[in-house]
Amino acid sequence: MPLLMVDVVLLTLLQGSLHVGLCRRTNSDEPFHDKWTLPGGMVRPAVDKDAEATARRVLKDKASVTSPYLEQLATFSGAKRDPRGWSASIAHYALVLNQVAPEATDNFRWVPLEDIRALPFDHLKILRTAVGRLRSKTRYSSLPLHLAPDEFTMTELRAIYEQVMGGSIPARTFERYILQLDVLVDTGQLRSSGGKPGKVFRKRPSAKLAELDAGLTARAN
Amino acid sequence: MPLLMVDVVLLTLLQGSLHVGLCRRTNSDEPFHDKWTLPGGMVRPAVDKDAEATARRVLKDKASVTSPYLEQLATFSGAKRDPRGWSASIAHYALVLNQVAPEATDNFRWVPLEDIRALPFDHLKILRTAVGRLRSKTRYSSLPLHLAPDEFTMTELRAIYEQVMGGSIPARTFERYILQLDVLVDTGQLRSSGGKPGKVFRKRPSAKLAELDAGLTARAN
DNA sequence: AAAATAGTGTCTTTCAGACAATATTTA
DNA sequence: TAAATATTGTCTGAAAGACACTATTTT
Repeated sequence: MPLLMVDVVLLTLLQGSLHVGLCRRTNSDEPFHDKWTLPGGMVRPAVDKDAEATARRVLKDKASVTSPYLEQLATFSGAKRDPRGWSASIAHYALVLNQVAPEATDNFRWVPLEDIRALPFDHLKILRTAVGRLRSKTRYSSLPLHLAPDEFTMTELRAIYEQVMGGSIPARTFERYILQLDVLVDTGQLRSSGGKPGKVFRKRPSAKLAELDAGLTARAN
Repeated sequence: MPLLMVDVVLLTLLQGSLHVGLCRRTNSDEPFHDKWTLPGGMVRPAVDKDAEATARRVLKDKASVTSPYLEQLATFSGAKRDPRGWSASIAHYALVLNQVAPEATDNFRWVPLEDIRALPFDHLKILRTAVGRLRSKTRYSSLPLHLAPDEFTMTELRAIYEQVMGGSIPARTFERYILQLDVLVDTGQLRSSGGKPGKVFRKRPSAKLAELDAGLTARAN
């Protein structure tokens, strides 16, 4: 019988750059014990309604993350990816706000994306696929909003997008793009960071966002 | 232990419209016996290198399809999708050329997409996801080329794209788009279908195509 | 010649990006 | 006031779609 598990690429923005949440494998975890890997775990049919539920359980147990943006990525399978035998991992990726992101503990920590050179199993491949997917979806959705705090200026939000995309974005282009998406609400406030103050925006209520997302999916997916 | 299986959405173009390949469940298949479903089967760790191998085996055994374009779609999982218990299906989709498409048999047949109202399990959901994915990828790749014969005119290829997208495409726009993708080779031949003959094109050799695809994936995926 | 189909020229609209100009803060 | 940052105006170029016009077949 093949092993069925879920691994999660947990991403957040810390100190202005993308970080991945990694867990230390405890002694009872046979292969790669004490190594840092993506949070993951076996599917437990008696406990988990479906694979997404497994992902949420894993995030809660291993990273204390409770309600992230969570989406299925792809399934990585084969005889060789895990020394324990033929396995399939239904990989997911999750985005959390840095204000909500958990502190580092003995068994959990955030690592800057660019510091990661290798990971056990095929986790590096999974990580790269997740970042690729995030960047791809960023072009036609408002995914990076899940990495943004409650309130932000246009410049701050643009900085988030730039981190996600790994490159600079012309301010004019970004402003036109994001406003036309109709996902922001102008709070009327202003906030300065050393020069002319910028308008403070807020995310549109999530109900409305989900609705927009659904429309997008229907068209783009 | 959860069941791990693979289901495949097998698509081709017949009589100018998209058709799905369905298999009749034999008597030994417990639930829904004698019903028509997507070709699928259990993962066999001793036989299959990975889930894609399972998909190829299933296609060969149940639909006599040998070398289709094949890609992973998503994994559908949960306690309720299969009456036999908690299961996960690593769904794939495949495209075959109608010249290569198998004949109908007692246990296999092609059904026009628009005739499908219901399917056992969650196969209708899987089918819809596959068609959505195909349409989405058609916008920025040359996927429908896998549904085209060796040689074709611009108009014929456009008709294929229109079937896939489910709507008409301006001829001028299509021609510019496909030529700029650089996936076609002009054979120098002409072929008439009742009026001015059109140039006959051929797909670029697959090595070159794979290269282009890789570039696309790196960017878009 | 007429009908049918293919291919080209070109205009308009749209949108991204460049960049200059203006506006409003803090130091 | 100078420096920093935010916002707006507007030009240019690329690409999509509309559409008319030309080209080359079959009947």
